[in-house]
Amino acid sequence: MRVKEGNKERDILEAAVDIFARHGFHKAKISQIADQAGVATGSVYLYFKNKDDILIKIYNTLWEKLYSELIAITGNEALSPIEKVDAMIDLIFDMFTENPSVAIVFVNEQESMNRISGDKYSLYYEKFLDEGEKVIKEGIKAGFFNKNIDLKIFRHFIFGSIRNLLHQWAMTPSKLPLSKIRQNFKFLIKHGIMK
Amino acid sequence: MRVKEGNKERDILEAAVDIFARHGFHKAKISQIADQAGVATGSVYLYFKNKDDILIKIYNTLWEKLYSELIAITGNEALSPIEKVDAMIDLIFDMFTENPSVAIVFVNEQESMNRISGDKYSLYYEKFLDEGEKVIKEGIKAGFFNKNIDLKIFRHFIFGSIRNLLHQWAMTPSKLPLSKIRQNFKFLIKHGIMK
Amino acid sequence: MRVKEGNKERDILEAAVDIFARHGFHKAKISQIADQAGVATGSVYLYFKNKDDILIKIYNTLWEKLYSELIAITGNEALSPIEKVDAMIDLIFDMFTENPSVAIVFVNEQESMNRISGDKYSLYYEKFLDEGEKVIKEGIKAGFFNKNIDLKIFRHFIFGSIRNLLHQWAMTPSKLPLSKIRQNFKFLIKHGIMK
Amino acid sequence: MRVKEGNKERDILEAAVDIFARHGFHKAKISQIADQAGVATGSVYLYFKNKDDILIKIYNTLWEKLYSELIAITGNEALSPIEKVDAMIDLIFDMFTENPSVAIVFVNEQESMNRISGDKYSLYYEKFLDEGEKVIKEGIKAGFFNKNIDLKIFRHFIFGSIRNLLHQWAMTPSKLPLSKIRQNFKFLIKHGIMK
DNA sequence: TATGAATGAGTATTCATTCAT
DNA sequence: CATGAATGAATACTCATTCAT
Repeated sequence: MRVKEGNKERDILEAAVDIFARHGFHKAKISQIADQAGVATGSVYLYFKNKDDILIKIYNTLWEKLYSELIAITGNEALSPIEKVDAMIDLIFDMFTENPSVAIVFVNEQESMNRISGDKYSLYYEKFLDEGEKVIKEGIKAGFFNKNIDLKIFRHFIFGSIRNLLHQWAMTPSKLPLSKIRQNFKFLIKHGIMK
Repeated sequence: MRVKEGNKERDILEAAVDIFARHGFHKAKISQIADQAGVATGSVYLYFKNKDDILIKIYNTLWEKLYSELIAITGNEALSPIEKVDAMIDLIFDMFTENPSVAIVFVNEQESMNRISGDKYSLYYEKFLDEGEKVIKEGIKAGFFNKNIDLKIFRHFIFGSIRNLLHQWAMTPSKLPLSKIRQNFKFLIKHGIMK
Repeated sequence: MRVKEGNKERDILEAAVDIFARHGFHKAKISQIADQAGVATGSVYLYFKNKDDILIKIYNTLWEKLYSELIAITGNEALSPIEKVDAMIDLIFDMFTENPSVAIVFVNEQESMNRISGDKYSLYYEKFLDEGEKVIKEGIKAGFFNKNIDLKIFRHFIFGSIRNLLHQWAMTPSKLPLSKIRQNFKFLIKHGIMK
Repeated sequence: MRVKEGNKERDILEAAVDIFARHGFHKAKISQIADQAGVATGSVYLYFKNKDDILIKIYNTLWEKLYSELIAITGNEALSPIEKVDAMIDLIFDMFTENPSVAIVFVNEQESMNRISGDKYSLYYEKFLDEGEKVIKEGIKAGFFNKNIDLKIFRHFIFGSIRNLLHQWAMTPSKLPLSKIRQNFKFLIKHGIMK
């Protein structure tokens, strides 16, 4: 029999990330993705149930990777809560620095994902957020962070701001250097605007 | 000259906001909007160049209103920069409290807007942001706010977080009371998470 | 507004009958039907819900016409049951003689119809069969026909044979003259093969 | 030489009859047939040229069997023409009673067969019909049957009726007991409806 | 202005068939 | 003989937009 050569699933996924980033999920054509992945159109459907499924797998892959790196951080007892928050932010910024196309898909197709999977896209995304919450909770308990902060609200606060900043950066990377964004972001999260 | 009885343009706009909020821009059908507005399908094209144009006008209307209210605040010399920031935040929260459908369109169709109009959707949106920036700049000069803050970055920071929080609220208004979101939001913007 | 000119629904129906007869329902393409009907592809969907719906309407139209002509015969008290059976057979033979394409669709796409509408394709088809049954029942009561005949079985017996004969004729009209088929058919129905 | 253990061709054929009967020829998938037959998809093409070929072989097998049994009847000089007709009818009814799936394929996929193979599907089908014709011809010569009957027409008459009756029975076997259908059928063929 | 019938471009998905092993 | 991964052609249906009235 004809045996699987290479890793077609990964090829398709990579092509899809690129095409989705450049043209958006809606305008992306399966045939175009297949072309770029070097497979036949029909082969896409050997690895993915449908177009939606491709986007879902992109998100899953992303958050699984982020989550696995996150627990390495949160499990590190040598770090203070403040250092953990710093490391978490770095984690996200690094991920998207290394994969700008993934960043673009992440920020742009949020709404597509919501429509596809009813607003909880990924097990690992949820786990990531939960793990992040734990860090804040610890920090509050340890007296580093303000106890008035509602964790659910903070979660959406931080993710909204980070997503929007990465969006702006991904659109025109030259205008806003990521290092400056990262530094300002960390400062604002920690201290807000007031002196 | 015959005076128009109703205001069809406004009727269409209102119908569009409602339909966009309920079904999303992509799935919304012109014929459905026309129906709900009580006009013929073709008539939509007497008032709007195309479907995109409807969304653009929704954003313009929104930001024009917000901008006009903003300058009333920023022009009020009795207010301190801190009070002005508070008032700005209230302005946005109040607007979306009063028009939840507009809020939903605003948060969900950001990406549609980006694709439609490059990435600056509205003159008044820009003016709103610029005016907001001025407030922060004043506050820095007057020594209220931290001088290390990059204004462009702060702009995206605050808008990302506010949009995401409103999104979550719009999805399930019962879970997160807007008053609590507003209070936490103001606190985080001003002081961050650290004690 | 642009006003309906001609009768597009009828044009499409006629084109569909022709295309279905020549290529079969499955291989027929909507665009081809639209072409031949002189309308745009999309216009087909103004008049028909989908491809299946076209076939359904062909059957409905056929049987509605046949039924309305049948009741004229069955209601005629001057005719004996034997004459009525003769007239019924003539009715069907005449209909298909005048519309050979309809005959071909009727005989060939029976199975398509079954799959589409769960084996009862048309109100009027049922009514036609019921009315036909009444004639036989009368004939039995009046002592013309054999009382051992099961009406449901006879119904399928006669329709199967007539359909198959028309099929053969429609395929190669030259080989079997319809007049001869009709004459033999009437004889067999009435007397069977035995002397 | 390695002797084949099972008989894959027969396995595939049996699986195909079942699948065709349950889902229809068009909707039947080769992969599904292969699955049920316990072979790989590609192996189907070692035994059959293509999907059509499977249906053709089903018909051939059916009619070859029927033909071989028919000549045993027609060659039996102890039987009168009337008894031979009775036996022929029994032959068909028995075959389909024993193989309801084959019956369903036979009645439902007639049109598929026509499109596939012109309109003469099987050598043995033709031979069967020819042999049947001979019986009628003998019967006419011997004075049992009416001499006005056109043999070609009778052939299509009887096959149409028998196919339709079996179709109805196959759809809802409980409604019409086959024994009653068989009895009525024989009567109608022999004597028609008139007393 | 207003209408709404008409248009026709655009695309995800299936599945019979092939072929490298 | 056997496999099953890979292929890629083929098509119904939607809906933003137009235009004859």
